Amino acid sequence: MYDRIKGFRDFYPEEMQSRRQVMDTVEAIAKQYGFREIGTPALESAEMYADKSGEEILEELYAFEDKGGRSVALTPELTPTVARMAVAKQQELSKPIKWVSTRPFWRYEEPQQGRFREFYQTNVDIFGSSDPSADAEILAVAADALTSLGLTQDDFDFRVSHRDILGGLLESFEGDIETGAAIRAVDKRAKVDHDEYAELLGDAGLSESQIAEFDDLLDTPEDDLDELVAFAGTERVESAVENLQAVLAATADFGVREYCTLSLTTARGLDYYTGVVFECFDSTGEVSRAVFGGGRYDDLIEGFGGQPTPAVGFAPGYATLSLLCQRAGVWPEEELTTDYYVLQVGDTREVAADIARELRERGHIVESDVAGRSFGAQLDYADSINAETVVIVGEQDLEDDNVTLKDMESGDQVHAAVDSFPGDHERPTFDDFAK
RNA sequence: UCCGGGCUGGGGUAAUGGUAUCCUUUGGGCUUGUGGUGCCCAAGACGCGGGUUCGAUUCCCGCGCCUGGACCCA
Repeated sequence: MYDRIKGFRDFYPEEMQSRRQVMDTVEAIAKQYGFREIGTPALESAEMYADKSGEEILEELYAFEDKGGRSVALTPELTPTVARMAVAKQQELSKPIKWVSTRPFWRYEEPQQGRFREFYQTNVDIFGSSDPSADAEILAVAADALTSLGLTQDDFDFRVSHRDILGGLLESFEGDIETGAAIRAVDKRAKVDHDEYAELLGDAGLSESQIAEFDDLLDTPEDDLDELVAFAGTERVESAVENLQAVLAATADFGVREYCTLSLTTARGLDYYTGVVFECFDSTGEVSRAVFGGGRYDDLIEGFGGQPTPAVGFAPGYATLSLLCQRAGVWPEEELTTDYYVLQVGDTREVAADIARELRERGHIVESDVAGRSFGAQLDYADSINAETVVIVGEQDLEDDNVTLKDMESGDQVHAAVDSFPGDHERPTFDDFAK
């Protein structure tokens, strides 16, 4: 017996079926918006991550030297890869570039709730548009994906913020302030107690009165965003506020405004975000962390050696998304489904195989005996795979040119002429042959 | 990397310083023709290593894994 590697998971058929359904739903929505699926490598140059996030990041990666002496890493996220891909073909790709991808990622971290060393994400990104419609479309895809999973406004909430508003406000304060540290402090506001939060802001260079003032500003309601402009008096804050308002207005046109709440205290930890950022939260707060997040990262492509290219995207991870769905009671049943089990009694394989083939041609899930089992054992098995209908192909029935249809839920049975089964029926059941 | 809780057949449990209970599960059978209720047979466990002891699943130590949290969340 070998053990599973820590932080990695096996998915058996029942659970996998539910996961597949959820991932397909999310991807289908993105594809309806014209996001095109891409395929990407599991390994990238370790340097790509070190350059973007610093050498320390390698500690949290599966990074190693391959047999050719290259320093490589299992991809911990998709953004650098898609940035690389966009840069490589920036001339020939028509803009905006809209890509979607679902696949595993790996990080060498301590597993905990909603976090594993191997995890699956769907990345949805738009490159080449700085228009607020692009930001809003990302929010719309995210909202549509969640609602098509059966989630409602009562289940989740997109907390929308803007990096430039935070940065711009901080910039307008007197003194030597570390913007990055201050933004990270804001990101922690809901998580730590107030004193600790104030201390973090203090460390970032804000005075006590500035901390109070800044904190007040973060609570500015949506209708009073102009007050922020007046406070800062800078063009940066003014255009950031305008941009945020334009994005929110666009989400209204796209029919997803109701899922978005202004929340200036939402910052996202990442340094590379530049404009609108948002995080999806479980409305009840039972999922203790953000379910997923996204935002605008206009400078990243240029940082990867490309021409300046605006970008916005989001990336739901299925570990937290499944927690949200389960909490809301919309996680798909983890139960196998089978349309037909074709049961053989005696030497009836040929007829049974014919019937099974015809049913499969109609698109159904059909199983038959491949283990030489007895009648009872076959019925047992049919029950265990939740077969809806069992087609009994037995020597006795065949003498009268019949097969028997058994509805597994009720146990009712009816004869059907073997010549007319499945015949013209697309999905024949007990009811179609019962008088 | 750090902190807390945990670890007995595949799953859930019981007891115990002298190798383990019950339920469930899995496979087979109860005239190769009736499952989801029965019966019979079979399979299957003390996470790993060390220590104490005549003897450790039990007590002690270390490690591993699971779980929750911190850090981090790119």
